[in-house]
Amino acid sequence: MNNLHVLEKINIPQFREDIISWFQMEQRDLPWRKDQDPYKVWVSEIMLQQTRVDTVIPYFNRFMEWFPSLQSLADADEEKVLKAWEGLGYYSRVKNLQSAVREVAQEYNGIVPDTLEEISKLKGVGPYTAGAILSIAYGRPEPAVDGNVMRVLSRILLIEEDIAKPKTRKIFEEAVRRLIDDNHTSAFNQALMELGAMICTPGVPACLLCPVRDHCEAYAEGVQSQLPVKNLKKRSRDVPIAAAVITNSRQEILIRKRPAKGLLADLWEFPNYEDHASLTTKRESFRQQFQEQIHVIPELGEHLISIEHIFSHLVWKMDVYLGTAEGITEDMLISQQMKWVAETEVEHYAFPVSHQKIWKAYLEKK
DNA sequence: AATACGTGGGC
DNA sequence: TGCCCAAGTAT
Repeated sequence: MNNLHVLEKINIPQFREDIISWFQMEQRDLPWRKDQDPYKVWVSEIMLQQTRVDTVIPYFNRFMEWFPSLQSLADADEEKVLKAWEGLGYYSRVKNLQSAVREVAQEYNGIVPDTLEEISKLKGVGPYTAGAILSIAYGRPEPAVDGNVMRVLSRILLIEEDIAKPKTRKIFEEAVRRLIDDNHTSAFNQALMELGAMICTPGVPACLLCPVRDHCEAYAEGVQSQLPVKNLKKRSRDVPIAAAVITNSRQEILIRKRPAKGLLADLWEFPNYEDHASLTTKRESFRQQFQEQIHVIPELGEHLISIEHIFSHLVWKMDVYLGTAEGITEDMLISQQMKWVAETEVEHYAFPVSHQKIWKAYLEKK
């Protein structure tokens, strides 16, 4: 509504030409920009959610080696898919992706749907991803509003709504609908994002290099560094964890599969439990706690390492010990979703980064 | 609407 | 060190 009054001032055809020609000249050479294969666009967009380009590149390349086609991903072993995502974070993304890819293989004959209604039904495909795939792979004039687009347009159009609020995205979608070049939807949407990544950055943007500086209301008023407005209030809580690398007489390592839902779903880890005891008490009660909570009674060895791992919403403060255990029955392993694996096999399982640190410490200790 | 959901990099 | 950020989605 009133938020978009600046739109009236914009010379829209000129704006389109300026930002699109800049993009065509300056865009980065990225592996998912080699063609418009909807499958590749899809995978890249999922990987790029809340994740930097530089981080994604090696993951994307390896993913395409392992799963070169939509059908190959649909057919792939779930453990291998999770391993391909190991270290990328937000692991539900890849579980949803494979689930959705299987849906496409089955219900759409392997063709990624090209309508907003159908593509939006796929797991893990929200408003942004739907618009990105439709505009980049299919040339549909749909907005693809991510954090970059909100930052760029908040400045150009002097929009002061809090971009942390869910409903704010709709304002920007409306702006894009009015601005988008119907004949160059892919370049236009990507140009908005590329500009946000390369020029119109958070903090102090590089306005002197900006191809659409002359269209920018925030620049005209000198308030670009104060936009976008974003009010976040999230505090993380500390979670004390006691963990152990437990071996048996055959030098095998005890690992456990995490639950299918929630934090780090379906990843593997070393046995551990939440422990609020003090550090000194902890070591003494460790054996009993393990028996009660993991149903394993290890002989406690020395302290291996202390690790602090920071998530976006909580902090694990882990104390890791060495331990040995014998006589664990098959029933116990199954009920606890645990298994013994040879040292050389550990690397074949997908672990969260926090537990990769444990394994690294264990190997260095030996 | 507010919160859960990962990780690594920049300053 | 600590806080913010990065091509969001599900509930």
